[in-house]
Amino acid sequence: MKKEITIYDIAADVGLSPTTVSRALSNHPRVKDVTRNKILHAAKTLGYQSNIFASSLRKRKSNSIGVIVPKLNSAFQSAVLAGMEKTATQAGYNLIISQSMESLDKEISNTSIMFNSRVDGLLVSKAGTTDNIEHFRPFFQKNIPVLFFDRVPENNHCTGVVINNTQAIYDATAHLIKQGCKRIVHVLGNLQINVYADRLKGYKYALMDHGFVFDPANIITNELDEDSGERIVEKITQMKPMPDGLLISNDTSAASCLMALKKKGISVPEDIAIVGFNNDLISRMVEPNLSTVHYPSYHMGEVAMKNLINHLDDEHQEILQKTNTITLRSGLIIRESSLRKP
Amino acid sequence: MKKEITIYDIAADVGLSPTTVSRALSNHPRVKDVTRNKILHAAKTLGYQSNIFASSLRKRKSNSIGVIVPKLNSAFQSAVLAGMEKTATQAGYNLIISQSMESLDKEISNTSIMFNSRVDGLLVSKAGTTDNIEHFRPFFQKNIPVLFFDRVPENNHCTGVVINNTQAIYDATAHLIKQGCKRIVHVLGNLQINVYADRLKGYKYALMDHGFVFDPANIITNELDEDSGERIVEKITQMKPMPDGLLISNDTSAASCLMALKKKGISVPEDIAIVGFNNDLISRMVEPNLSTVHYPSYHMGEVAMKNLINHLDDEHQEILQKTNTITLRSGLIIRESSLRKP
DNA sequence: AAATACCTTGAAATCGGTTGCATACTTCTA
DNA sequence: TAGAAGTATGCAACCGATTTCAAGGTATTT
Repeated sequence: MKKEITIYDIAADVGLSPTTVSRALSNHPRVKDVTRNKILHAAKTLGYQSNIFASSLRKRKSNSIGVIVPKLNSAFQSAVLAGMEKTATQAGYNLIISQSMESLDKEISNTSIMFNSRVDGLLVSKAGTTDNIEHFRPFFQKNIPVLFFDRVPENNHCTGVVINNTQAIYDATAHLIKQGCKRIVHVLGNLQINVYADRLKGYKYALMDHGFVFDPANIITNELDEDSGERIVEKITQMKPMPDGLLISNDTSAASCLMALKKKGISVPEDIAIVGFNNDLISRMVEPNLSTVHYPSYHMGEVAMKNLINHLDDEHQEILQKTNTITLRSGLIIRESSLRKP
Repeated sequence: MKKEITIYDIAADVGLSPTTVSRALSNHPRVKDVTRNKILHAAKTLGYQSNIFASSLRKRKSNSIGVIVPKLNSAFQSAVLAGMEKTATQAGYNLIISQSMESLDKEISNTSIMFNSRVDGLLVSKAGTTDNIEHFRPFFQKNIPVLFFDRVPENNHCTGVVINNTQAIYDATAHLIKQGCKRIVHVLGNLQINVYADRLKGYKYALMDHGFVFDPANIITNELDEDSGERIVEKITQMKPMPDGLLISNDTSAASCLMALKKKGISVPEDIAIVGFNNDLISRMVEPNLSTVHYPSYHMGEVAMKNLINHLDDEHQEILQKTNTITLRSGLIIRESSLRKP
């Protein structure tokens, strides 16, 4: 193993102390310009590479941010991560990413790994089964900022970046009602997750405000994956009378339903109007194009990261810490799948 | 700032030396069971957290793997990353992820950051404009394994994990010919990238083997994004005679073309047969379903990561280093978009 | 009982950068 | 020109875990 070049080698080379070399390399103002240049030059010549372990050890700072998502393999999450990466890199932070696979156990284990990796901050979108945030306690105790996005815990005293899910589905429901739908079925995921619980509220409120009665039979909770369409359509077709509106909590599932409906000869939007969620690529590619709710995923990544990093820079993090929720703008996008000609 | 608990505190607590504590905590066999338990218990009681900086500094090992992808925000990449994450986590490695945004400059900068972060190994899928691998030299010099996947450099002396792009497109082309296509247009991305260069070969070989003459006019290089369809179809419809087969190097673009064709009243597969690439979700959701080439993305992530980690564990890494290319199985999936009834 | 082998533990040096405090050297002011 | 104020540099003590070498202790063998 070749020997590493250290600041001591540089110091010896230029005839100065390691202290000065360290200062010069980290742009400390109290070093003469001539000296700094001499040191920088020597560093380059010798092929010096700073040892972040030593630096982190001394500074007690890793310069990296941890991110825990339920699943990497999703259009939404990868857009969020793209936004996070951009922002983190700009600010000089590394991104350590892991996925909880929707499992609380794995989330706990990931959290612990992140903690031991001494990330300077943590960004989390909860796993579906996570019903408490005990496992983040080590972070809270050490005052390491934890920020949630999209899926945030219930009684949180951490900042969360979200959209207004209630409003989004309220609008979508109202839209379907305006299109003449009388029996609207809402398909969503695990109701332990705030995202879906909030949407359910929006659905109920909208019904109420428009003089409809909420019927629990019109709620379907389901995996919202690629194969969910068959299962959902199966249920729907057995309802009597059959629903004429479908509000599905993600576009993949909505597209899947669309296919299953077509296969059964049920036409969209005439027999059933459909609204999806997320404004994924797929919503623009299926036929008819899916009405959906625009979710600012990339932007959410940027905002969450920027906010976390501000917490780090700011001395008064406790103050920011106790702030609230950042709500991003989302919005209903109306396309053919829910548009009935008058 | 509360004081950190160190192995010295534990040592003092149980009346042993830091050496023994260190050994006990890292499961060194030469510690009596009784002693080990006493130490483990004390560690838990005191709330000890190992300091990886100190550990990494001493061991010269970060226990993390760097990954550089062109874009995080892609169905293919996120599947690859999911596979990598799973494998890395299982093996006890962290994942540091960054994106080059298809820019050589950013790839260089990311590489340098990864190097300074002292990742134990690096996984890279090249940016489109990357035409040399000079910037990885620091890794080569320090004998830190670098492994490429999907997009690998030309004259590489690193292991690469790929699929047989030539064969894949050969098969797709042969399939279209068998379906009666006479004028097949091939749409692909930047030909500097091995992936597309290889596919072009496959296309040419297949034409040749079936008695067709290759015509450069039938090659379209294009961004393969969501909006590419309009542009591509525009070009196609101006060709005389119009092509009757379309081979598009990713499903997003293929789906986009499909939509644009429909809008023009050109029917698929009757007027033009289409084959996409990747077997993305979208290929199964558009109408008609897209024929495509299955790309084992998740699996590629697993294999690439597993291989890299093996390099790390193995003492004889130079030997492995000089091995070759790992080719994963891909395969043509025939669906309606290219299936002409006899 | 003495010699040998094995098991368990410890002292001290190391990994390399940072920083509080001290000192030497300039420059400016009265 | 003495003294004050400011600037540039250095000393040495960290930050904590790991590891080499050595030593003390126990068990086994002859």
